[in-house]
Amino acid sequence: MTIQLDSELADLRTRIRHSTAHVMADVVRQLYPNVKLAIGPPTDDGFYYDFLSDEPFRNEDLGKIEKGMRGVIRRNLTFEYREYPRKEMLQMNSDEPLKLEVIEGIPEDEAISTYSHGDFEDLCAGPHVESTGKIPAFKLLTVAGAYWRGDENRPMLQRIYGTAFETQEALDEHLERLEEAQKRDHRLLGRELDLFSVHEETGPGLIIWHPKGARVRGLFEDLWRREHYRWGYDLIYTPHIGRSTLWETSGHLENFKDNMFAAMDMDGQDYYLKPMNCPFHVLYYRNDLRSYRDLPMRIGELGSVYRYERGGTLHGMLRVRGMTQDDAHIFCRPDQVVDEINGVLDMTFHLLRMFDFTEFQVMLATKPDNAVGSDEEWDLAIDSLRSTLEQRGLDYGVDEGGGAFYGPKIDIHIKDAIGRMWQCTTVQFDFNLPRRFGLKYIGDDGQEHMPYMVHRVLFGSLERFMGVLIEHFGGAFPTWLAPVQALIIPISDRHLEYAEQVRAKLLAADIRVETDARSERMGFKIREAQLQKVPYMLVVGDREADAGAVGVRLRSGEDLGAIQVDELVERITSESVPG
RNA sequence: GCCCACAUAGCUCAGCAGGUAGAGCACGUUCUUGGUAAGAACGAGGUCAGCAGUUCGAGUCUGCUUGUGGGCUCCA
Repeated sequence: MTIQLDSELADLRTRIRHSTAHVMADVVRQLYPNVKLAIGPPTDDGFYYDFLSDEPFRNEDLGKIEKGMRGVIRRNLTFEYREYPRKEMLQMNSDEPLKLEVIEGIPEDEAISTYSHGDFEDLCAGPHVESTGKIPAFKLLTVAGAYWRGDENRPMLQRIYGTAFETQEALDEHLERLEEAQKRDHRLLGRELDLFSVHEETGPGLIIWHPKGARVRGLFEDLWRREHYRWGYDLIYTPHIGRSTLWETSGHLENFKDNMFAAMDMDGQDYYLKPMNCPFHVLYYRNDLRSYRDLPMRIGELGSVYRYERGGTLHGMLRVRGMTQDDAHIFCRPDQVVDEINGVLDMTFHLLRMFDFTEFQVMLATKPDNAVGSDEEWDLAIDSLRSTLEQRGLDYGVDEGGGAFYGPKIDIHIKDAIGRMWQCTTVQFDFNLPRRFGLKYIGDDGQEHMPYMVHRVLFGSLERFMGVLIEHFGGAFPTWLAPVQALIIPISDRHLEYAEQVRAKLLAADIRVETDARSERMGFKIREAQLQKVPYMLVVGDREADAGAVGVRLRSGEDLGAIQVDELVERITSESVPG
């Protein structure tokens, strides 16, 4: 029943948005007659329309366009459907080069149709609402550039984004969600909570973790190490640079060079900053003769890598050039690979749930254009990944051509508190490196065999994971992750001594505690602690000092009153367990 | 990398039409010792992102560079 309603609503929104896109194109054409039309589809959150225009739109133009759109909506023009013979359609659009290209892409046996309202007629399969008056609420949001057909070698078009809803309330709600997302922006919170910074002097995409951010990172790093030992991994450390010969052998210079920082020439040898950890892990594997009895070998490392990402793609902590991956490589026998992938998936869900992520989207990425390895190998690897997913009964999507150059992969996207998806985990099959490095193990038949290799990261990179965590929790980290768990707030200077006693007790219990010893009013200190989203505010004054207690206020605003220090230690300690 | 926009004090932002900088918060000093979201006074802080150019004169106009934001493409 609900599902039915949901899909009906989704369908209605699609029609409203698609119709709004038409109305927008209509008005844009009236205002800017030289503009050529591209396409204008609805999206998950709204719609856009792409235009080929000599002059770019400005944000200031949006008001004018919106105004024109309101006029069209008020006139309540009917959307009319028509079909045309291909030839006539091409003729009608002789002045619209991009439309012609779209028409030529429509299969011969398919009907070619338009929807029109008033004087505006647009190539379109629909569906639409009945008339422009059935667009209850819309708003234009931003202008942006977008490549025609998403191809960076083709002209850059001007895109206008907007959204539309079935009611004004639903639109307002959506706009509020956008505002809420802005408040949670990790770049904003990163500054406000003093977690990290980026500097022009260091270069873009390079993060400086401040003490509080480092504290949080340390907490999930500790958890990560503990869990990896528990799940049968061994951890190693490897260098940040390696000789060109290493990257030649691995194939990175051949297939990944565009993403690597330029070579450093030392003593006539080229060294490269590592963009991945795998070659080093492979060298560790190859350091000894391995037996089938040694497998699987799970080798992990919090490895810092550097990748030259294109300037326009960088974004706070979520897309950077220097990152630490929670990397691991599993070397195993062919008969172990399904179990190993299963184990990785188990561990992933286990770990991510500890961070309050409960919804996931799984993608299977297949062979890309620049792939190494034969079709047979790829098919085999993809099949083993697919059957693993299917045996687990996981819903998954397929990202055709989205695999790494060395093998197919499973990506897991996690859904944060306000419904956005982030790719963190990736499990990648690799039949490139074992061959290139000549990896082997001695089987129970006494013969040499080539091991299978699986790359995987769970958090992805610590930078991105941190960014996602900040946004997921809106900066209000759960007690176990909070950089400062408790802030002692002495009411006046004469309570500093008692505050120090309390602090010492909490510190002794490994509680992350600080004292606000400034001679400010309590209200002021509480306000700041509140803005810093500290889980526990501990007010100490005469009453508390006399009673050996602290006045506990939570960041929710709840006042727990006086609590004995020992009791509080117990409470915070019990909340300090991960998950 | 591409399209558009933006760059003024540590942060958030004013700065009218070119005439050589301003607020709030933060910071420092002093006063205040206050019971659950901002006590007061005073003070210090800026080569207006950088480099060229136009002009008698540039924070303001132009160009380039760097960085940032929204997208596209790409990705952990």
